[in-house]
Amino acid sequence: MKQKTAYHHGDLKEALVQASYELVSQGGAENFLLSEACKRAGVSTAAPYKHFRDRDEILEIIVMRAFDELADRSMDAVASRGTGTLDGIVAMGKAYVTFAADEQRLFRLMFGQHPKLKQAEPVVDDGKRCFTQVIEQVGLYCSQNNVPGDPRQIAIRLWTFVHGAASLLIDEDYAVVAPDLDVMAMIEETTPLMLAAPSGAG
Amino acid sequence: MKQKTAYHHGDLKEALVQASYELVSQGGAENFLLSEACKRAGVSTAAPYKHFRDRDEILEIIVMRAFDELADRSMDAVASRGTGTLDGIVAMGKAYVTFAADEQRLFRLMFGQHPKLKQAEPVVDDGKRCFTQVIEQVGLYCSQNNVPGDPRQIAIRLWTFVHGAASLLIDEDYAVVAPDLDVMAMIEETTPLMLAAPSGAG
DNA sequence: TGCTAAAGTTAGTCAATCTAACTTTTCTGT
DNA sequence: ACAGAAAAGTTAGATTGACTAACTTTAGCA
Repeated sequence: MKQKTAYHHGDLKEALVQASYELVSQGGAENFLLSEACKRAGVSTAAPYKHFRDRDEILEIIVMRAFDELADRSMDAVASRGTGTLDGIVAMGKAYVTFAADEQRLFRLMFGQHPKLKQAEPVVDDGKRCFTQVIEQVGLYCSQNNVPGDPRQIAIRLWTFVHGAASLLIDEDYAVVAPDLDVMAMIEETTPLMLAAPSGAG
Repeated sequence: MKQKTAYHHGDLKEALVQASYELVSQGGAENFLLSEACKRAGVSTAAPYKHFRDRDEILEIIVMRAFDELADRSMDAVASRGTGTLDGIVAMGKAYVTFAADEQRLFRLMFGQHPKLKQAEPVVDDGKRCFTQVIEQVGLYCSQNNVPGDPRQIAIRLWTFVHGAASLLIDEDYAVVAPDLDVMAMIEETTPLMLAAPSGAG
């Protein structure tokens, strides 16, 4: 860590990432202005290019931090309800939706289509790590409860359902046709159905 | 319809919408340049403002046309498999995913978060009309097969699952953790489970 | 036919990202 | 300790694309 002086910032890189994280979290990646992050960090708009390739590199870093946050929340959810239990798996699903609701803008950036972003290997790895948690928990549940299905298949189904719920919720598509929907109750009800389901799809 | 001359286009409004539809369909709304649509229609970049409020008004029109396309595909799917049948409902789900895959960019524009776009009433109405089809079919199925649940609740669950599948598929999130997944088979398997499920949430 | 409104045009403003060329500070090796 | 290189800033300007203002051409109608 460098010294802080009038001219040199000290740790501009981190300051820019933090300012950008906040801005994206609040206003979304589409509306994120790098120049605004510069203003907050108190530097010129040319300064970031000493630390980042371009605007997209900052977004990559933000996505990775957001995946870390999601992974943490998932782990906490499981930990508080019990490893390999139905309750724990339901809690993970709810944590996913809660994260999406709390961090709508980040969630969209993480799972939306941003080709350059997604090809970045560290981003892919972080995403995998998140999903691996789900497979593990489902695997434990299946073996402990003599469920015959392939945990991987079941995990994909659960993820699909929960991701759909998160997406429709934050994009306000439920609001149009089902404003009174209780999403958490729906997840609680639907999860056991999917855990019991036989697998077969390729 | 006006006459076509060297100076006046004839029906510039429609020409711009069509060019824009193609451009958005191919490159996505984020990358859509109004100036490119102007080039294709052979007019200056100032011309559109005689016909549209701004760039967003063109996007609104595009979304409505895309909903029409989706509604048509849904109806065709049901019609070919039988009204109120399990087969018909599965076909609707597959049609939804197929549409998303065929028209990824449009699908994202339709269901993503674009506050100005979504508040536009004609857009909301078109979306409702699409979902109403699903409720109708599920309602018919339930009454014909003595399924006790609330068709509306069940329809929401089906939509949630199918929408999650479509989103994860086109955003290439499945590709990262389950590149071998057969999405259509998954839908075929999962739909009956959800149709049989008791309702209670929301 | 001649007025008015519709539908174009050109020229120019305004942001925002990114680059080029320059300046200030920090680090390193002897 | 200090000279020179490298790191980390700066200002100024290129570029790009949406949108506006003021003007011009064409169409429709009494």
